[in-house]
Amino acid sequence: MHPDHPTAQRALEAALELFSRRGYAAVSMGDVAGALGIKAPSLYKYFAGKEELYAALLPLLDRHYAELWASAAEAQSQLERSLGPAGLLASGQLERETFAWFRPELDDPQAGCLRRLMALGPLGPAPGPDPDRWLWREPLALYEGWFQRLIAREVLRRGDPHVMAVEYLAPLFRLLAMADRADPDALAEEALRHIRQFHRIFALRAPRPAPRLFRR
Amino acid sequence: MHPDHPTAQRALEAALELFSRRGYAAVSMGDVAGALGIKAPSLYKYFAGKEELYAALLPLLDRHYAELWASAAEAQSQLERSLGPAGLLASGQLERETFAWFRPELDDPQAGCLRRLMALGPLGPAPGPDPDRWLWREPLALYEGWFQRLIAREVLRRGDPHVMAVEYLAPLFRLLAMADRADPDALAEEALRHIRQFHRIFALRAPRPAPRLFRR
DNA sequence: TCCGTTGGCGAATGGCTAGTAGCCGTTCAC
DNA sequence: GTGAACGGCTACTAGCCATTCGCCAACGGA
Repeated sequence: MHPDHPTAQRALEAALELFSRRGYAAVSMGDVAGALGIKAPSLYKYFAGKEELYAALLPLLDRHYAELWASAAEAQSQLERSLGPAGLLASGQLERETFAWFRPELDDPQAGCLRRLMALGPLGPAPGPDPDRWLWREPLALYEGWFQRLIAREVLRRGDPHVMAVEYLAPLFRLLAMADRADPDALAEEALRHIRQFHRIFALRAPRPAPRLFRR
Repeated sequence: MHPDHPTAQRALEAALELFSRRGYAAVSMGDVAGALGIKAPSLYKYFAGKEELYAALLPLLDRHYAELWASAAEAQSQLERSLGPAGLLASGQLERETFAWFRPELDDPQAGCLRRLMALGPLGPAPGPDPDRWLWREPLALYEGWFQRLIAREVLRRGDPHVMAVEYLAPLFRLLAMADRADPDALAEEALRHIRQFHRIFALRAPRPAPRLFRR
């Protein structure tokens, strides 16, 4: 009756949408109930109060982002394995790795709600999940380590892996933040331009044959 | 008595701080008044209502960002003039140009409030100023044009100026967004690492003397 | 000295909101 | 069949909030 009842699930979806769009304080229990076609008191059958309703959303955030970066890590090691012992990095490989998490995150409306809710940060009654962790520490550590390994294997050009990770991820996060106002395909297209430029800059190319000093 | 009275000014400062930190709906007129040491009814001597108080903050945002990007444009053309006809770009010059607007924006607490208020976006009663414009369209157009000119003058390496501008600005904006939770000097230090890496990648160096094929 | 203005106050009003209590039709296990 | 649990409702309370009103103390010019 409490947590997994279908009505409770629908209430969670509606609450996520409303809280993320208007903020905790500006959403009344009546608003949430109205989105389900019921009246406010009925919500109290499923949640002890407004704060509990909000609190029930927070684990969704942690779970979503934990899975997101797990999928990114998976795509990374898959790419790494496919490189072989002394591989070159193709632009399409880098794109495939990133789009493995970026494109679903860009298209999923629920992911957009979770992102907005995260961005609202400390506006709710509870502190909420840590944007610094999920949007920076975790993904930065992931990409920093990955770039470091790719540099060590001479797949990428030498550079500060931390700065590289920031410069790689920050433009992508900017596009995600625009996802509810812009065409996803246009955003994906711009992500592609960014990824390609990053590749052009940092990917090592096949060593040129040593120049012959004399022709023929 | 209405707009420029000292008490009205203090009310605007307090409202900016409170609205930006807790959001419009969660701040009461009593909260704002309390921050000035007066009671709620007195606020109505200066503002017709809560919405007018909020609305009075919006021009501050437009003005602040208009001045911000104007100062960036000024620093850019100053750097451009100092390059001379066929100049090389020193890392310190790029840093000086950027820090002309970045460092004040990083340190000024009022700028931080304005940034948070802008980030709250459409949570207030009025639509508010456009974050896409002030945080992306304006600065991107500025840096895009600048990079384009620097590429044309062979100061910067060839590349997509739009992507370059995004890759230059997005990491800086990330640091600004962290400004109320982190040490400003540490953030400035990281900005510096970013600027230096960007310079290392994109700045053209003096053409090396042609390699001699035989030593001595 | 006196009177208008300024800048504040407490009290009252009306609306909205979270949360409670109790009622009622439906379903379903027994 | 029937009774209990389910899932919804209406009605109600208490409290907060924006806003209004009328009052008052201080001040400053005539």
